[in-house]
Amino acid sequence: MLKNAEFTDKLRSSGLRPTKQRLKICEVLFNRDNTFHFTINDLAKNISKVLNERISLATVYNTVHAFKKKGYLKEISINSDKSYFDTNTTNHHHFFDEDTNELIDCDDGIIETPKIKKNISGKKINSVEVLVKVATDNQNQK
Amino acid sequence: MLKNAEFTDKLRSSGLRPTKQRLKICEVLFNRDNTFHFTINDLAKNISKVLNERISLATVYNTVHAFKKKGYLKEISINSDKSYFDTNTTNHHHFFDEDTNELIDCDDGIIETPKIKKNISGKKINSVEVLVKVATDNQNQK
DNA sequence: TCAATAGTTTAGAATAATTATAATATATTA
DNA sequence: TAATATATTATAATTATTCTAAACTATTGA
Repeated sequence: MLKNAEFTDKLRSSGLRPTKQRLKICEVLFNRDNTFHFTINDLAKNISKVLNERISLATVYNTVHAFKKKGYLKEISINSDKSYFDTNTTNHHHFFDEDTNELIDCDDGIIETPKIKKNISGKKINSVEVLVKVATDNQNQK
Repeated sequence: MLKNAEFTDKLRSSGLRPTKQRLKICEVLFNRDNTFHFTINDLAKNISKVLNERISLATVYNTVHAFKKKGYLKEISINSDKSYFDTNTTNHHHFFDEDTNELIDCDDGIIETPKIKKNISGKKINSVEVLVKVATDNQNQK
């Protein structure tokens, strides 16, 4: 359980002012055992539920994007209608459960990161990620 | 170059009425050599340019979704702000050029489809796809 | 310590993408 | 060809996100 002081330092050291709102958002995002996959709306709801306090939606957007830019969050696009963020910023793979729209981190070793035998010329590979879409067997699949 | 009659048959055989609009959209989508990656807006613009005729945007949406449901198109989510569709409906991998926002099909053999060593229990794997994000070397990467 | 300033937050407006509505038109069926 | 089922359309509604500009807060340094 990280303390405010630690978040304060972390924010300041990355050039972000440690405001009340940002610290609260840190609490919600990073004071947890597991990876958190969320949409901005999820997060906003979570904040008002857990902290019993309202933070302007615009601020939640600003903060999430600031955190993403600093590398504390990662954005993941599975389907067009929702943008997910992930507190696990390491290069990793995902399962996406099409029944529940749930995004699940792949544990190390479950999927080997594939080798890219030929890259686009003049470009650098920034990431290689695998997305495995699953659903219950009887479901009509996309 | 497929002819109208062929599209007509194909549509009818999948339970879609071969309307004027759908046939025109088929022409634009499927009468080409290469895979076509597009957003719905791209497609709408393409139609009015190539065919010199306007199809209501709602119809373009309806049609694209109908085609997707029938498996003639595939939806691809790379980043949250845009939803791409792909006329290549086979299981395949992509490069995404972060400089130009261009989506590029991976030729067979460039990337081996990774093995999934352990699946979510009770679920069936519907797809396994790799996305390789690239950018020019000097670019600041995400 | 306090004023100046730079950076943040906020509500609400603006925008953009997509979906819904309901009237009109078209294709299919019998 | 009439009855019906399905599609198309313009427009309205919705939703997610970004913009704006005013009010507020943190930082700096005199």
